[in-house]
Amino acid sequence: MTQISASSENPAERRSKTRIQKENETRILLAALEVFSENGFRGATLDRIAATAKMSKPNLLYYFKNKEEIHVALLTDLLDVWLAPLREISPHGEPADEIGSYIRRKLESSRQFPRESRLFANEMLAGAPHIGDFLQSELKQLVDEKAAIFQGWIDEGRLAPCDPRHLLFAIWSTTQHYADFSVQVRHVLGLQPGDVSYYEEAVSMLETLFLGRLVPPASTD
Amino acid sequence: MTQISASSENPAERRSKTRIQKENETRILLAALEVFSENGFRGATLDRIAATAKMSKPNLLYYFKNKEEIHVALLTDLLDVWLAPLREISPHGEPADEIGSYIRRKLESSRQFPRESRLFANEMLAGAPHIGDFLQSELKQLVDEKAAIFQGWIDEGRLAPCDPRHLLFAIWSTTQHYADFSVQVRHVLGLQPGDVSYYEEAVSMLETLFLGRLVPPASTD
DNA sequence: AAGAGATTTGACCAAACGGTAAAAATGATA
DNA sequence: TATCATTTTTACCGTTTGGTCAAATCTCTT
Repeated sequence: MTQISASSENPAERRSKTRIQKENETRILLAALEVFSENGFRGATLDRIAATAKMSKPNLLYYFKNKEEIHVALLTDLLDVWLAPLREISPHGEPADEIGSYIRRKLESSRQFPRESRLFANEMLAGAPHIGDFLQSELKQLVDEKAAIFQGWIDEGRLAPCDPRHLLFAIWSTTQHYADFSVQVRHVLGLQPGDVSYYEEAVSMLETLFLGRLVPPASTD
Repeated sequence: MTQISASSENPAERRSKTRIQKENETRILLAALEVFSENGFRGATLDRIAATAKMSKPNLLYYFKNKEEIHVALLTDLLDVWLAPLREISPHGEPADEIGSYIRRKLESSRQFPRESRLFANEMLAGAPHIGDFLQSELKQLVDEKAAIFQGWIDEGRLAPCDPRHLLFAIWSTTQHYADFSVQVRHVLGLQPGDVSYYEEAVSMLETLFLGRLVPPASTD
């Protein structure tokens, strides 16, 4: 009798994953992240991903049925990483604390996951063909929610009057810039390719910028 | 990949250009801007550029000898546009005026040339293979020069203490974000594809952010 | 109107591309 | 160790890609 296995054709979707399966999927996704984040979806090739993963192309396609499936897998993982820092913003904290720690979380995310950030940036530049729905629904909803918190603080005079959603844009852009444009940052600062020492200066700059006086002096009533 | 340089084989570089030549080069560069800015260098294809320019591929290659030459032509034009707003910063004006008008110039540039901005962003994400030299020499030099102006203002107490070069990074990222991530901006704000009405809110936000209190109240002595 | 030069096109090429089929090799298990 | 499922490889396919070539057409000048 033949063993009944999970319905899907792809080994990645069987009941339980083999050791080899887990290892290889990790290797592939890591290699794909490298290639997609540098060249975008269209600019990436399966040959390059396979070469980076030190694996033959057919073997790679044994684990993911096509190029797009790899890309989708990466983006799916990415979106959680992307949203996590935003989710943590609480209406109960002090505006300066909440915004300050959000900036630090985003900067830390940029430093730890620069390729993920560039993958996201590439998807945006291409017009978000794969995650347009996510932007319109999940992200928009979360932004509206957090913007309401900011608006509350503004109404209470604890935050300078501004458009909360544009404040978020400003935080996103300044923090992600250090991952997405790291080449430019390094060249302008005269640093070596691998050097990411500028992140400390970045924290300082962004705290000055966003907290220096954007948030009025705390009034403990 | 080769850095920007001028070569000498195609009709584009003969003594004087024909009417047809000028027209077609413009058409090609416009089409190429569209395609390169969306998909990056590797993701763009000559077929798509030719189709967008409503021209046969061999005809396109009659004007530019290969894919790279088109890309280089675009980048060369771009760099002037990119630097122009920065060049205008003067040591003689008031910090608030200079920074404020720089932000407005950069935002205006984002609104007028979003594809150029995305072209630049794509080149950065790919690791700046074509304009690495520019970043290290011309841009770095100009940044150092303008950073010195900022530092002067800081020393005089006319600008909050901060790293001037990171202040520039913050201005670049926030302003370019509206071109590079316009899809995200529109989706989050719930706007239609073509709508760029958010630029007015952007000016307001960024002036609040950078001038609200980053620059101390003017002391007219 | 004719000739010369500029422009355009269709036919083509080799390499790279995304992907498939089937056999061979390996691993797990009894 | 025999067996069976899993994994890997070899050989391949059709399409797309960057680019060439020579012939055909068009444009401008005289």
